[in-house]
Amino acid sequence: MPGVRADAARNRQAILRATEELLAVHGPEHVSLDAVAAAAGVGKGTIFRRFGSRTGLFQELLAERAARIREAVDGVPAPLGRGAPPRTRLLAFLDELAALAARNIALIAAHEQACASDKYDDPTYRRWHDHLTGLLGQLRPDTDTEYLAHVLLGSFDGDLVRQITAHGGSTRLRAVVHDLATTLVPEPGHATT
Amino acid sequence: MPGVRADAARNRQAILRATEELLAVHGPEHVSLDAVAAAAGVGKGTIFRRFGSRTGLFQELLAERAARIREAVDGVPAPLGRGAPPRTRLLAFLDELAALAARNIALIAAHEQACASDKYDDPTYRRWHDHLTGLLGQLRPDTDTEYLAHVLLGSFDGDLVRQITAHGGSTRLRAVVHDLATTLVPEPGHATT
DNA sequence: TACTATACGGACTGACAGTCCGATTGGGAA
DNA sequence: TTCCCAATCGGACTGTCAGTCCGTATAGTA
Repeated sequence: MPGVRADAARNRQAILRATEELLAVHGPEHVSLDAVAAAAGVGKGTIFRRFGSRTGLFQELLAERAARIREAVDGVPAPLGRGAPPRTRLLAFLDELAALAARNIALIAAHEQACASDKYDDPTYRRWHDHLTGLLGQLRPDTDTEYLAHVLLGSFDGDLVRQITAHGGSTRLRAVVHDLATTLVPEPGHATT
Repeated sequence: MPGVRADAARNRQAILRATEELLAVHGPEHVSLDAVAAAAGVGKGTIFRRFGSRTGLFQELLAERAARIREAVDGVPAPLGRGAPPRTRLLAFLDELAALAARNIALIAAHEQACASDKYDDPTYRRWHDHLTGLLGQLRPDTDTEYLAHVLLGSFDGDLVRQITAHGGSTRLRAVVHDLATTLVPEPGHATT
């Protein structure tokens, strides 16, 4: 990172950490940027200079948490990477997302609220949606893949994740997502070429 | 409605109509209660006395729009009522919801935003979810019907409806919901694997 | 007409996202 | 090591909005 001052980088991290901490302690609803600034030991202006807006802050936090999955998907190794067959990739990808969502309920909820009614403009969401649409195009070319991808991602809606994991934990969420996916994308041999 | 004063009833209607109008004109995001009060020719206090909160206002508006469907579902006549077989009822119900959603995108979006992170506490949503869960219990007793019902209702998320109807109108939404439903609930006779 | 429970309205409060600008400081140049 | 300034900081300030409060007005009744 040439040209990035040390204090800028330090504050950036402090803000992200503080946000995570406040999310964990208070509900996702009750994290104001004033509170984040105070907790990070930083002025409010700094948050806006770094992240642009409340929305930007939560988008970056989500992107950070999703980075590992992104790299695996962009790489080659199975089951997530380009080296695996589409159905395997799809199931593995959804499973990763389910685990991620279960682990980060508060962040998901806050992110959703912050992106309110622009959900589809979020870079991370778009990436996920594009990936799913691509895979579905290979597996179910007969359907409206764009729509199907949105519905599948709907499985990771904050409220839904909270509801499902409340009774059954992440295990139930992963199982239930897997069931849905296998219903929508039948085993190879039974259907599409 | 015994004991309800005439001015109270009149104002109630004025507020609901003003809200609809502002929703239609400005985006769902940009309807403040001050604006509603002004448009309805009413004090702000009156809105809160009648509806309790912003959330309550939009919940009642949605309930009003959904009343026709509710009555049909609670009644007997096919295809929505108890007189029809479950699969017919399910498909007809989802089709009605799709039509309703397409017709009321702005309201759906505003309602979602107002209920933010308490979506599942909304009486209308609960009613829909209970109904779907019941039908799915008859059709797919092998699955997590509660989850499946939420996913199906996810099809009427404001952003998704906007995205889908933007290219293809309500026709596309209805078709796509129908496809999804028939995939999840196979025709009788073919049964589950 | 008089009377009172009910409803009205809009000023007021508190919270919060986002802006602005004078004060501060990191880090390269001399 | 010292100097300097562009990059960065902080927090006071603004505008907006949901929700509250209470003095005033009125519908409906006797």
